Amino acid sequence: MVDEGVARDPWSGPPAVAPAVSGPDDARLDAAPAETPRPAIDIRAILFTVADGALLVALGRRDVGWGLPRGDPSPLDTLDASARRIVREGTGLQEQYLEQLYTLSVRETPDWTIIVGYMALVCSGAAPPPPQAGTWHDVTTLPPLSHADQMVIDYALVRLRAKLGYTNVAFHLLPQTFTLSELQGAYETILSRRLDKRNFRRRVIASGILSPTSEKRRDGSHRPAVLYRFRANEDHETHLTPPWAEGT
Amino acid sequence: MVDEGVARDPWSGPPAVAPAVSGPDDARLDAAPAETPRPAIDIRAILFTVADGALLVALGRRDVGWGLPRGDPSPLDTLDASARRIVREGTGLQEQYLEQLYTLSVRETPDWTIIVGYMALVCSGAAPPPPQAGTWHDVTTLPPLSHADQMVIDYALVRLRAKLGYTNVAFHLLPQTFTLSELQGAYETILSRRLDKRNFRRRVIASGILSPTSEKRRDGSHRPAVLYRFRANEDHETHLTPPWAEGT
DNA sequence: GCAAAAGTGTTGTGTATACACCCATGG
DNA sequence: CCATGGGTGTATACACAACACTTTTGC
Repeated sequence: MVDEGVARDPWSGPPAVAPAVSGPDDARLDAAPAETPRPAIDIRAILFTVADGALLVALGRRDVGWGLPRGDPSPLDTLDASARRIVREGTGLQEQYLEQLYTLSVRETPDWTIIVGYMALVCSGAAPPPPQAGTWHDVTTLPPLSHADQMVIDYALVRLRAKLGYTNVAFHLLPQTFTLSELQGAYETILSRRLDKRNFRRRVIASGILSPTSEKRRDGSHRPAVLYRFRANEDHETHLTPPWAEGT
Repeated sequence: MVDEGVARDPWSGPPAVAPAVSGPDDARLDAAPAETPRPAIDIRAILFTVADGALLVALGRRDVGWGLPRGDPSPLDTLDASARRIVREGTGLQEQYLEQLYTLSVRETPDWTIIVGYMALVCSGAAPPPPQAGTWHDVTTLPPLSHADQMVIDYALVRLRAKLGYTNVAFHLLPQTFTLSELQGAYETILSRRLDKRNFRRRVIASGILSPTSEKRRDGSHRPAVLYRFRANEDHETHLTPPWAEGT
């Protein structure tokens, strides 16, 4: 374990300020040996979408190979807002759903970096136009990525799959109106296993989060499917997302 | 929404480095107006324990009022390791369980700070010696706290209560051996509602995570209770905690 | 009329809940 | 012998999984 010369009294007042920015009123740290520099903060976002049976991830070209969209947080915004901006800038896509994943400390470049991972979902309707300067990659056949990017993706997959079970996240991957088969297809794609049609429909109807529209989709030589809409009411994502709106 | 003058290309290579530390090879940002300084990083830990029917939180005296234990991350450690160190330094307690909660960006002091929230559990046996320079506070009657501290606590409570349902976290709040009534008491304290004794015992026994010891606890004029031990085997915390060990 | 996807019910099995009494001990 | 908490079983409701056929349409 590292020596604790850099530690600050855990019960002390406002956090100490690193030398580059610290004012002169910061007496506690004068004697600290080789004062710790502040790390860089890096928001990384993983964007998921589904398209014809595949779960896709947005990756952009990097100096070497590929990588997740990333960017710096803005001091005036919440982290969530910064993440939203990064998604928008990096992909031109308006995400439907955004969730903070995990924060980790890495040294992948010579510099010390704190990475805040975010997961975003965009609906498959908006997906076909691939993100500017980037491309959609099938999550099952990703190019080699940095260790940190890989960790963010692995974790996002675990979280996304788990959340399918007890939330309605999947709706954020679909366009405004959709058929029940499309919804089931999204579930099956993400979980990579087949689901029973009748049980699936019963559950999702019983949950009451869908309202049927009067329209139908006729897209082949078969019976047309009723289009449903997601009842935007209260989107019980609650579980893992903080109950408060992040803010200052 | 903030203007995007400070933004960096989300598809670019390694993260840009703030001026204080940046090398000369960082051409992309030369023209950026009023380059953003790096925020301070602040780890905040909420420590829970249970003692005679109350859920307690460790708070320390601060310049004004009370606050959660806090500290800087160390560049050489994972965030988890830094959080562990902060808990240890601030309270003298060896936590049994540590979990990252959420990261947020605040401006509670004039400085811009990124707060990484952690939750730690310590067993009620170790609790009575109150943390050095701090005190245990009943979670239902906390003193006024900073907005950020309050958010961390609120979120930790939600997470802790939710996790009681599908993990074994509660065991980390109890000493090595304990009676089923003590375990049930911990659940009831955290959830603040009564549970059915028979159903509780059936569930917890059926789950197979307890092994009875040969000892009994006789602590009153009534039948002695069998002491159980937590089978440390595989502690299925899995769900929300990243499957990877955080690292560089 | 046939291919192709939409739509629809029942049954069994396991899991969670509600509920009340006897047991062992110390004083 | 009595007060105190430890310990036990059953009946019911509900959630979930397995399973196959009819309907509507385009060609």
